[in-house]
Amino acid sequence: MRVKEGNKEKDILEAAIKVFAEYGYHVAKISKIAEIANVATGSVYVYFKNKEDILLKIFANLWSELHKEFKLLTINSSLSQAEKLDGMIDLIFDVLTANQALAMVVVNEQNHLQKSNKEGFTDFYDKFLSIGETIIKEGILNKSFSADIDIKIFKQFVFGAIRHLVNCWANEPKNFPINKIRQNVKSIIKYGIAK
Amino acid sequence: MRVKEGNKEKDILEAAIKVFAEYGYHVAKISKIAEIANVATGSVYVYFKNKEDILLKIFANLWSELHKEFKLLTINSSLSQAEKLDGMIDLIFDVLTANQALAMVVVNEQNHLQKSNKEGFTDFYDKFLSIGETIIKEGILNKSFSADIDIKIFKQFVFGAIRHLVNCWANEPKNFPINKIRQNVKSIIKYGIAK
DNA sequence: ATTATTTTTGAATCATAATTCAAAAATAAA
DNA sequence: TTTATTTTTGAATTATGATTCAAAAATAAT
Repeated sequence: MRVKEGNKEKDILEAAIKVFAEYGYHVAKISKIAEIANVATGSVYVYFKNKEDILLKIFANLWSELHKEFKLLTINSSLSQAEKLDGMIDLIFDVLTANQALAMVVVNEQNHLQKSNKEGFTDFYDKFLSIGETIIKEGILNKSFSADIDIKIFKQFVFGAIRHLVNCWANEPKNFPINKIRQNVKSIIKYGIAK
Repeated sequence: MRVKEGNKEKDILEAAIKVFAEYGYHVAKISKIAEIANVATGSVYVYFKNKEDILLKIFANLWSELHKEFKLLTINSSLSQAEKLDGMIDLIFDVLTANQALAMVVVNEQNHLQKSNKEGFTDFYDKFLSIGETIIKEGILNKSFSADIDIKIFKQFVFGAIRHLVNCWANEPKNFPINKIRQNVKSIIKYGIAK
């Protein structure tokens, strides 16, 4: 018998994140991913069904991690809704900014997967967004958030703004310092730009 | 001599917008674009250098139109900065929602072009964003906008939120009525979610 | 009508890269 | 060691679709 050496699946996944980030999903080549992972091209197909399967697993890992942490946040009843909203934003920033390449992939390839609409993917994504929804609803109920805001729209508003800003940071970290982004996002969401 | 019949360049451009919107730039086939435009595959190459050139022209047309209108808005000195900001948002919504397919292309393929970084493209895009910047700066100067906001971040914040919401609308117009989006966006930007 | 010129065509070419698979290498068990 | 089994390899296959180009069609001029 022979036993698998190292953790090639993990190596390939990490390489894929880098390569997808640099070239974008469609331009990224399997051979390049294999090269970065220090693995033969053929090995990629031992661990993954095909190219799309790799992207799918990248997202599944991310959503599942975020979802787990969000769950913890929501059940912490000592926090106000505003604090929970801040906490959610912090979590997203923490996870995405811990890995610049992952951030770029998430931000840019989301749409591709939504189109091909694989199971497994939308599952996590939907759960993830619905937790945000719960927080806003509670906030409106106890009058700490304005009732004029449409929850579905607000949710996507925040998601879109963060998505785009994280992309700005990933492309030009110097011009878009992440902590400044984080602080501005929280402030604009809470108070807007009016003085 | 023979003269060109109809306006094939326009037909191809319009077909390309539809096809890019439906499949995404990379999955879209030139042969499909030709089919929708009622033109032979080869004709596409009479009017455009290659596939990317088509995408480039789609964006160039859009930015140039928006830029023109924005210019008018900024020099209208009878408007307050808050009104100008509202006006900008309205213009973006007007242009994008007039053509659902165009909206999807703009929202999803922006990144692709920014990577290949063709001249002509970034030119318009930069001018476009810098007008927004001017409005915000004036607003801060005359104390109608908060000075705590970083202009560069705010600009991208708004752009990202709108970009994502327009995509939501283009995908599910029923669930994301455009006027509701427009009104919510303006309100969140001005006052935030706090009550 | 005939000719000259331009536009249009779409099948053939070419390039690229995803995927496969038979052979080689590595390890464990005997 | 030798054998059996599993992992790894990477060149060959295959699929796809962008791009080309020689021929056909259309029109204007003569």
